[in-house]
Amino acid sequence: MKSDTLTKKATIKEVAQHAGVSTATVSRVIAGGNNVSDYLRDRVAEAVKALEYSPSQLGRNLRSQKTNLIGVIVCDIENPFFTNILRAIQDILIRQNYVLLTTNSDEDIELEHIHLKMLRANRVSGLILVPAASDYSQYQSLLQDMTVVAIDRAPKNLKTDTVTVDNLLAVKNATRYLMDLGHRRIGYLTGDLTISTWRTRYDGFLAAHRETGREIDPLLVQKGNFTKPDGHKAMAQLIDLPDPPTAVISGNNTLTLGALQAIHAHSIRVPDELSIIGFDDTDWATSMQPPLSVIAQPTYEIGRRAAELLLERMDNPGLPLRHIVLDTELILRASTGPAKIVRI
Amino acid sequence: MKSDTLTKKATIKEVAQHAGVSTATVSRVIAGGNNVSDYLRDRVAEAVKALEYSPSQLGRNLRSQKTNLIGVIVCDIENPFFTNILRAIQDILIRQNYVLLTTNSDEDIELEHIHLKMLRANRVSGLILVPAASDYSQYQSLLQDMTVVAIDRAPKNLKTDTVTVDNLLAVKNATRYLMDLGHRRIGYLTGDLTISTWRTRYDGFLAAHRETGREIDPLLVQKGNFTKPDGHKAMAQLIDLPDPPTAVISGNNTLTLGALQAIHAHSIRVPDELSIIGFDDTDWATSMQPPLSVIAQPTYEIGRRAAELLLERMDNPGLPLRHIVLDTELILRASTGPAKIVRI
DNA sequence: CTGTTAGCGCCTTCAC
DNA sequence: GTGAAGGCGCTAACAG
Repeated sequence: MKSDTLTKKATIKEVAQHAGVSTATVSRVIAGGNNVSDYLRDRVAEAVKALEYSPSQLGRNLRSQKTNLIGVIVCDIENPFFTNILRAIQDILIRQNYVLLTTNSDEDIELEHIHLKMLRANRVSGLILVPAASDYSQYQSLLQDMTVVAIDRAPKNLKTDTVTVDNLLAVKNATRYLMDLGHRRIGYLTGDLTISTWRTRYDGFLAAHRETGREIDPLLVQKGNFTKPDGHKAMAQLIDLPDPPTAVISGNNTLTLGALQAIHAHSIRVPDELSIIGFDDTDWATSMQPPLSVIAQPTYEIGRRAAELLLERMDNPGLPLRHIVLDTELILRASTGPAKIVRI
Repeated sequence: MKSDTLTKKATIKEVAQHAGVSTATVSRVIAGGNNVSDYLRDRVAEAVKALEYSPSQLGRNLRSQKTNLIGVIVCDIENPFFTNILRAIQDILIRQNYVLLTTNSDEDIELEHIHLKMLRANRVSGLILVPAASDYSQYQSLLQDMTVVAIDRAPKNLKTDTVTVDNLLAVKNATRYLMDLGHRRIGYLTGDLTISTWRTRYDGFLAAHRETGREIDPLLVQKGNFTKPDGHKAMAQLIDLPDPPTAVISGNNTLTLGALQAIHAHSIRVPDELSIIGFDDTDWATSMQPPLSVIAQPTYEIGRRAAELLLERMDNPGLPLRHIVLDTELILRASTGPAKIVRI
């Protein structure tokens, strides 16, 4: 049944035979060492070419007791926030000859667990993880012999290097900006508050009110899930309020898309009737009418730093834990009206 | 320097010793065969648990001369079209214990070549490829001993199973829909016409004009690259025309975002002054004001079918080549105004 | 400078 | 029903 032209990949042994040398010599040539005579080096090079030899990472990995595999678990591979991070991670690691085993946990703890075990079985040298669980005490033994960098979130009992963003300050500043614009009733859209990122962002919202001595009308805070339909529903509820908000902050880009649906469906004029600040400076933020003011996260930088932390720790496991917190940026566009005050 | 609590992963040998049996017996128990006495089975199970043993895929892969690795090369990991496909591929393959080696070619032929070689070195069992090159005659030998399924595009000299979409019909129907609406000057935004997908879509645009006996004003066709800024520039050019189009079709979702920027920047009213049909039913299409009419591709289905084709061929290399062409759907929303005629 | 040897973790004959 | 042995592809240690 097999195609009879199917050529098996050449092995080091075949190359050695073809060149009339030992496998050790081939290995040395491949390694680029200068401990081989020019004559043999040439012969080996020829054989490599003739046989289209490419060393098997399998053999190498087994032999060296480490792999060129890096696992990446994201919680939503369709979210542009994570794909930009993914690109950065790959940009860095591919240069070091690492290959990415990417998996999507879909925010599902059990799926994450399965992926964790699969990556472990594949003996990945390192793991960059967007934690789906909010407590990792159960996973200690699974993770203890892996080099892990957590990004975006900092769950309990996950003792790893982390790269996150100053979410509290981000939302606090955004909220205060809206307050300075004169808004007294500011809506807030959030996902599950047991996940650290959501929690911290919401804390920023609280902090802005606390600092300015204002009360939060609980009706203005929509806590729910984090899909687009959730955002739509949440925003619709705010709009239907007897005393609706004049501004709203959305806790992530997916909720923002849902919220915009509701806003348009109700023919609310932005920013005249409602100002809106979204999270993440996605591709589409500037293609909206009006263009969307957003809290921008340094996505590429998050991925880059995570990859670097990982490389460093794989190199030197004794390093103390490092927790990198990057700054966000409040990008003001027309969805919050003309900028009145520039906060520092 | 190493953490002294670092526990190495247990090997089959250690499990065998712990249980007082041979490695063969452990292997048999792991394989779930019923050729082991209950007594020994239990002992092995205990040892596995005690040592937290998880068989090394490395050893398995080397021994079995095949891996549980599937390569995926996409040309833009940040494009939602591809990430939805990616999700589908993973959903299917993870169930069969395969793991995905995902890489991003960034539409760069040389990068694609590098990734191809890396995946080959890692002895992936199969490859799902969004081809970046338009001709694969150079790559024959690299690919000949790999099981490959190409998706989205069908470049020259790539003799593999393919999963594509009926792009010609898609754009032809969309164009004719606009014609039926009364539009006489229809703009078209496209990327590099040497890539089969772009070419075929454009052919659909041509076909609609040919079939209806109309000429195309070359000024209305913007050929360029495929980034968002490209879309912006292209659309701006159309708008600045002495006799601008009253409708426009955008060849992919990235161009659409750029086009919308230009449309808003020039305060063009959609659909009153300009109708627009985008490509791909992305998340944001329904969050626009007005919601965007689009040519929707069955993204998840593309990924699913590709994964299935791959599994089938890995199982049975002798299968004849299969070329799956899926249908698109013209989804009418407000950006093309009220639907006047429903085409079949 | 070069070859021989051993072994990484696993599974699969082959004996018993 | 069980164990011993060999070998998948590779490289490092050791001889020469």
